[in-house]
Amino acid sequence: MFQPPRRLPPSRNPAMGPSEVRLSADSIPPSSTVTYGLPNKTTVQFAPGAALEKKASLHGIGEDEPSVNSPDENDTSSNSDKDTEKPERSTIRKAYIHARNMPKRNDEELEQLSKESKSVFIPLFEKALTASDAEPKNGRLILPKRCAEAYLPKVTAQQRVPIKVQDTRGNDWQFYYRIWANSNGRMYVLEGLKEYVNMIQWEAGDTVVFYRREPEGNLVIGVSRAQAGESGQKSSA
DNA sequence: CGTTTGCATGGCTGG
DNA sequence: CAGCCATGCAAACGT
Repeated sequence: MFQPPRRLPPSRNPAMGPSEVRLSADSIPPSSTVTYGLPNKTTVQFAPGAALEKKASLHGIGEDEPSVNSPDENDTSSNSDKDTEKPERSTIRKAYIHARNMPKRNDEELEQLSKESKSVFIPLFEKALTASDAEPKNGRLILPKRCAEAYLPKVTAQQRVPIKVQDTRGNDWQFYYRIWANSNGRMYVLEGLKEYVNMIQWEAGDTVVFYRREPEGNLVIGVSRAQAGESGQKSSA
């Protein structure tokens, strides 16, 4: 029922392949390829240290970041009354990523992939996995609000936006991004991770990191195992 | 009956 | 005090 992960060609695919995914969903206007994060391709090599220093501008959502959202997708106004979206879509989007979600891990697999390919991977954000996130049975990942709003496409409460995500091993996955209506706002969820979780076997306390691959603009997911001294919850008995 | 999906509640943190 | 987010649960489905 679910397509198995496909190995990507060892090299690059600069041009959109036949089955290339444009993270755009049916709701996202084909105006342009949806890009995750920065619009201007900063030539940021995968340098954990360097990235850390200039993370502020790297994730510069506070700059002129149009984010991944469509120019001004506001079809949500249909029935979302409590949609407290900020009207500042053409201006500065003050979506500051919480320090906790600032990418700071080093991913060996990603480095490997980075070397083998000609792509550049820009760390976007990370999150320490909770028990719920890690649970393979759930196959869903709760995304920090600001991260989701900053780097993922705009989605309404009724939509399930298919998101093509590549893992650090070169596999392609089809995830789904959606919002859970909540009494006190909403929650951002990435679904369809079951297979991925089964394969990667992450645990609560591990950290999942999202990157943007350039120049393709694809989302890349990686996992950093929890280490001693990490501040995170682990369910290890 | 086992799973899956979506939601509501409560704890906790930040402002 | 407001809001984010972790988790538990019930309805809806599938086998």
